[in-house]
Amino acid sequence: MRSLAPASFGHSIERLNKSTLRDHIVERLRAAILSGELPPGAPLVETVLAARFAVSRGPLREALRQLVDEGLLVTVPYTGTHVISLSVEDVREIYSMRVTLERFAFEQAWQRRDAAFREEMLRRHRHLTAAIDAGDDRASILAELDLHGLVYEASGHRLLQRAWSSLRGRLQLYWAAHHRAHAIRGPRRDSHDSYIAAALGGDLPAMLAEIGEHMRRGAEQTEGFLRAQLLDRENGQEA
Amino acid sequence: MRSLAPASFGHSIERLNKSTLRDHIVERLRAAILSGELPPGAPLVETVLAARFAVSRGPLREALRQLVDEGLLVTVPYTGTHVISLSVEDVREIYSMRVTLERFAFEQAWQRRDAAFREEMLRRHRHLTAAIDAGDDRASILAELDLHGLVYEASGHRLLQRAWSSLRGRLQLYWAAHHRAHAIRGPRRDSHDSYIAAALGGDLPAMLAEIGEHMRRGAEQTEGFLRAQLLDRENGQEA
DNA sequence: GGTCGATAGATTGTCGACAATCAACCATTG
DNA sequence: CAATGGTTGATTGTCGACAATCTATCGACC
Repeated sequence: MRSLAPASFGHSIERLNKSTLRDHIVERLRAAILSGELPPGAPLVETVLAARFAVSRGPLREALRQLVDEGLLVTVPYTGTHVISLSVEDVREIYSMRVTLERFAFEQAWQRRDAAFREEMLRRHRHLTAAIDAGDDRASILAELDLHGLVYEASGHRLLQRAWSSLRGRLQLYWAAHHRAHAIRGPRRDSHDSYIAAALGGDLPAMLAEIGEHMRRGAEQTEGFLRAQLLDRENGQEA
Repeated sequence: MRSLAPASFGHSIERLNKSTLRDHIVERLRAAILSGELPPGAPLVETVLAARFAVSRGPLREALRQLVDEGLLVTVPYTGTHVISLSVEDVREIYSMRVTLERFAFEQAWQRRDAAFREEMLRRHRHLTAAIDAGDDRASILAELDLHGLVYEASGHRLLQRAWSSLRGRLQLYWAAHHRAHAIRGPRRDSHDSYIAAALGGDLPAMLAEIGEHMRRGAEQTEGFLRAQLLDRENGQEA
């Protein structure tokens, strides 16, 4: 394919996955946004990025559009494209939406839980705690997203899965920024214990309540980070 | 601008709205899909459409991508793009998602309802019944969508509004197909009376229950249509 | 000093052509 | 006849160039 194909991909893998430059550019840009290399508010200039990736602007534009649809970028015709700015309002919306969707996901999946679901949830939880123990910031964020993503997968409800996907990137962006700002290595080790217990238990209303509580704590933390960030910025401007 | 600009648009209107060919193509294609000119399962061939619209494939591709994100088209790299196929499973997902989202929207908007909200809801309801009385199929579908859309607008929750937008096009597609198949001119005239009464009332739990009931009826109708359609198709194949 | 208009440069939107891929069709083989 | 392999034509992905638009800067005027 092209220069963006990772060296570890053989030609046959590319064929099977029918991947395009667009896909690769999306991955690269997403990673840059999440790592803070392209920070909130940063402009993305097509001509510059296309040169940097050594591709034409066609697939680059398509990649930008996809990230706009994922909620990580905003674009205005004839004007340009930026990484979204972080805001408290956004966090509130993300978390309230998470409560609604994740409750719905558990309602859909509740009777479908089986041994495989239980094993996978425990496996993902172990993976999360291992990442926290290892002090691996990036892995712990991904592990937490995967853990929460399980019920969506198990729901068998494609629209719901799509809704989770469109939320996930933004959530990851906030967590990544939060962790970077505070050298945080991930959530507290025990932060998902009651979530797991309820998710694997027999009381759906209790699980729905747990989701509300779990998200309230998460929202509080993320909002708190953001408020501090905005305060810092205001102080910075006054200095 | 270009040949796709409607004649009623003056140059200054185009400037203000910063519209692009892409936007116009989206509108045209969406209309063609909803009217059945591009029926479920129909292929969309870039070269053909670009020639037909007298534009290059660049903006045409971007428009197709947008409609993919709206859920009206599906695409596979290097292979092509089709209008989605209608399925009972899809209807179930759409309606269950609608219940969840619209309940959430009313929760968000409940305390924010004011005189303007009430007036607007009644206005939209009148508009819907007028369209039904006029036997205007297309207008009644749009009117019903607008009526349901009001609570999303009122919620002030952008993520939620985005979720509604991504559902709306699919819903419209199903209604349009249903109506075409049965020469239906829209919902029954009184079908939203109890919805309106509850939406403007003071009992949120009652409204949440009404949403469930309202959607159950809607799902039943749309599923029934689809089952009949699938049966006809099977009989057609056996004949 | 402030406002307005013109200009230039950078960037985004679109174009038409070339490269890459796929599906359909045809010929060959068992 | 069925399965396999090769070829061809149509279509999708990408390229580089031109057209359209916007923003920043500069100069003129009050």
